[in-house]
Amino acid sequence: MNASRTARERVRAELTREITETARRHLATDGAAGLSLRAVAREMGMVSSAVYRYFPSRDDLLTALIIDGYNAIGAAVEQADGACRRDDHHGRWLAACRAVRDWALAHPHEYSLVYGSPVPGYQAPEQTVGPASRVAAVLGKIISDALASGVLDPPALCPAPPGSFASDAARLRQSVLHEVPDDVAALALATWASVFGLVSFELFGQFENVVTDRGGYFDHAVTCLGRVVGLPA
Amino acid sequence: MNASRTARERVRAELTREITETARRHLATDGAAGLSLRAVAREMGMVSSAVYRYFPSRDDLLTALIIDGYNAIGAAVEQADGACRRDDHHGRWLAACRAVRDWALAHPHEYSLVYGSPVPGYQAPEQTVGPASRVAAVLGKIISDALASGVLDPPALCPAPPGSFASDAARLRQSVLHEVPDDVAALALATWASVFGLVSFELFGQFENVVTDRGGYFDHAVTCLGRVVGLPA
DNA sequence: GACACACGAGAGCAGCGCTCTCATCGCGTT
DNA sequence: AACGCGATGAGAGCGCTGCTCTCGTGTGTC
Repeated sequence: MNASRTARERVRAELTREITETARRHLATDGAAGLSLRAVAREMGMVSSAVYRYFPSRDDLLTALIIDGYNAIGAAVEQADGACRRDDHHGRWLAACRAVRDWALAHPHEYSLVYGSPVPGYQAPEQTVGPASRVAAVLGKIISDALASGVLDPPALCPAPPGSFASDAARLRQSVLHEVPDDVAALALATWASVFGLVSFELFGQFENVVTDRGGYFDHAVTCLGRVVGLPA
Repeated sequence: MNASRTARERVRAELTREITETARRHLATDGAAGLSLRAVAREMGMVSSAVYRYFPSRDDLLTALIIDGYNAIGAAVEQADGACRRDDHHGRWLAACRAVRDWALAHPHEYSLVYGSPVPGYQAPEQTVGPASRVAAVLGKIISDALASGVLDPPALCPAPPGSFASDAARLRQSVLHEVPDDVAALALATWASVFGLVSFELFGQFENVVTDRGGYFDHAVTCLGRVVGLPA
């Protein structure tokens, strides 16, 4: 029967979900390297070897958590963007960037796992690319929406991007940066990296004894970054 | 005797240095979490407990490696900057940024240790702040040199930084950003974070399937970032 | 020469990821 | 309805880790 088969698979999915949830709680408190498969099993009343029926290795468990993390921050950014009026491009940009920062501050270990150093010996598998692009998609959409509305006004301050970037820009136009010309696409990409650079620097301690009002400074900095790609202030 | 005492301390310093060098080699191949104090001891023909005479814990060994890393990337950036004509501000900026990227690509695990996620449970101690500021000092010096030469020309595209940033800017002026006004200091800080955001994104795989010619794009992006703070292109 | 201290070796503890074997139990097939 | 396969969980065990403790030995000091 199909029903009974799904029933068995349902209990399996349930346990898999419970393992990842327990693991995420441990991740939140102890960090990625402190995540112990045995501790997760212990808390669930299982023996460690039983967990291996669900995740072939600790790295696979981490992969699941990475995908969760990408989806969580992606959802947070999408929701922040969605709460703004569609034509308030600066408001959307600021809200999306703030959502990145807020989520990172609320989930530092998950942020580290996702946007920090890759775990040693661990290579991000293909499955992560989809969820990974959700944040970038939101930021890109804001820019292309502004362009479509005719309010995107990038200041002319850079030389043209290198010719090697043309194919990259074309690829980006097919996904999130519709109609965006090469030079703006190059700036958008750099801005995207810059936002996460700001968040990472704050989270990883580089702004210690440098920036006092981190929230206020972040708002200012991302507003400037928005201006760089041409979003109205 | 003072000589014998220094002799004893010399052999201790020598062994300490040898341990950190062995550890750094292991770090380069296996990454931070794969760094095993026992493996280091084994390679040196010592027993693991002997290493604890020199480093009270694995984290202290990591701290030494972090300081080494900060100094290494700092020296690389200083040298790259020093090889340029003093009044070629754009050349210095590009060379310094390239040095950051080149060093990161050449020493990915050390870069991860220093600018990636902080190792779990590990809190960067005070000793790291000095070496940590070397790269920032070079970048800041280029900007303040350009200002002193009268060639710094920041485009007016941002609102004023928040009032809470004034004290931060004043502190920055006392160290590396001499005479730099608040708004430019805020931009310089964001630019600094952005450069590392670009490098981290490339190193940690976010540019996978996005940017093809990473070196060419990086040059373009940091040139734009230099323009944002007012460096001539 | 006597004392103190630094040092290295070794054993040992608890924890880890992971593998293997074995008993059990549910489900589909004959 | 009985059989049998496969999924599951328990348990033992391997080699590794960080770290602690004790015990000789050697070195430098008074």
